Amino acid sequence: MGTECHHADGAHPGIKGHALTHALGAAETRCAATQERLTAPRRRVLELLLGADGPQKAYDLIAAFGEHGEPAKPPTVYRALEFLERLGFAHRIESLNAYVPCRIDGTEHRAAFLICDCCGAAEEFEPDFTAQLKAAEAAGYEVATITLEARGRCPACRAD
Amino acid sequence: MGTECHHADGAHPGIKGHALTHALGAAETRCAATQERLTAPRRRVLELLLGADGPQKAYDLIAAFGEHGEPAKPPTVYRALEFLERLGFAHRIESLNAYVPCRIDGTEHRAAFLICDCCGAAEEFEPDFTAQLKAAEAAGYEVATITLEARGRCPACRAD
DNA sequence: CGGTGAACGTTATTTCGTAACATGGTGGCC
DNA sequence: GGCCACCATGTTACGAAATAACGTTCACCG
Ligand SMILES: [Zn+2]
Ligand SMILES: [Zn+2]
Ligand SMILES: [Zn+2]
Ligand SMILES: [Zn+2]
Repeated sequence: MGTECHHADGAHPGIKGHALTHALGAAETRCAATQERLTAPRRRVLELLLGADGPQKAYDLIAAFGEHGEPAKPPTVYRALEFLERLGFAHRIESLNAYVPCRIDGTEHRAAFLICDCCGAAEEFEPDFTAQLKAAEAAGYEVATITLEARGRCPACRAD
Repeated sequence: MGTECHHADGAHPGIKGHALTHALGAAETRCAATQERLTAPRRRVLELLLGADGPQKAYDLIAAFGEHGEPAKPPTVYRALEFLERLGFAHRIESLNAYVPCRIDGTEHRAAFLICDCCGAAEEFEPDFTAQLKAAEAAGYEVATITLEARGRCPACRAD
C-alpha cells in the first residue's frame, strides 16, 4: 500500500494447514456454546481472513470465495462479515475499508489497530481506553463500542 | 441515525450569520499565515460544514454546494475536503463516511469523537492518547495519526 | 510578459455496500 | 411424520462513495 517504501503488503502472515484447521475448529466450538451457527459461507470467509497476509477488502474476499475461482455474490460475503464481526471473530478497519481476523484471544473486547502506511500491515493490540471512557462519561455519553486506528510505520518499515 | 429513538438528526447545531462569517474569516487568517489559500470551493465546503447541524456526507455537500441548487462535481468537494482535513479545519468520521468541522480551538490535534447512534450527533473531544501511544511505542510503531470513534448514546437520547 | 506549479472543471469509471424478494434448511410442536 | 416459524442463503439489481485521467485556468515569480 505504501508509497514510501518497498516492503511487501501486510507483514502479518496468515495461518495455514493444521493451524488453520484448528482455529476454525475453535471458532466452531465457540459458536456452538452460544447457539450460533458457523455455516459454510461464514466459515469460508473466516478461513480466507485467517489465511490472508493482511487486511482483506470485501471484494478481495468476494473474488477469492469460490474454491475454483468463481466469485461469491456481494451479499454472501457482507453477511458473513457482519456475523463474524458480531461474534468477535473479525474486525473491520474503517480507514482501510478492510477486514482482519481477530488476533486477541478470549471473547469480547474493544478493537484497536496499529496500521503501517508503508507495507499495509495491521496489528491488533489490547487498548487501554480508561482515559477516553472517562471523558465520554464526563460528557454524559453512554458508550457502546470504541475503535481506535493509529496510522504510522511498523518496525520493519522504519528500518527501511 | 437511530433506529432506537425519535430525536432529530445531529444534535450539534451549526453556526449562522455573523458567527459563520467570523469563523470563515478566522480560517482565512490561519491559511494566510501558512501560505495556504482558502479558495472559493474550499471556503464554500467549510461554510457548509460549519452551518450544518451534524456530520455531512460528501454527497450531501455535493448536492448543497451550488448557491441555487446546482450540485458540484464530486472531485470539487473531495478535493476541498482533503484540503480542509490537511489543515485541520475538518475531520472525516470513518465509521459514518461523513465529515464535520473541527470544534477544537487551536492548531493540530488528534481527533476523537463521541457519536450518538440514536440522533446522529457527533461530538469532538480532546482525547488523552497517552496509554495507546505507549502501547504503540512498545510495539515499535512510529505513529503519525490516531483517530478514535466511540459509538453510543448522547445525554439527550439517554433521557428518551 | 512568459514560465511554473497549484488548483480547478469535466467526463467517465471504479469501488464499496445494500434493498428486495425468492428459495432452502433446521428445529419445535402437534 | 407433517406442519409451521425462523433463520440463513441465493440472486438480481441498484445506490452510494470515491477516484482516474486530462485539459484548462489562475496566481505568483522572475
Ligand atoms: Zn480482536
Ligand atoms: Zn510496514
Ligand atoms: Zn478537531
Ligand atoms: Zn442522541
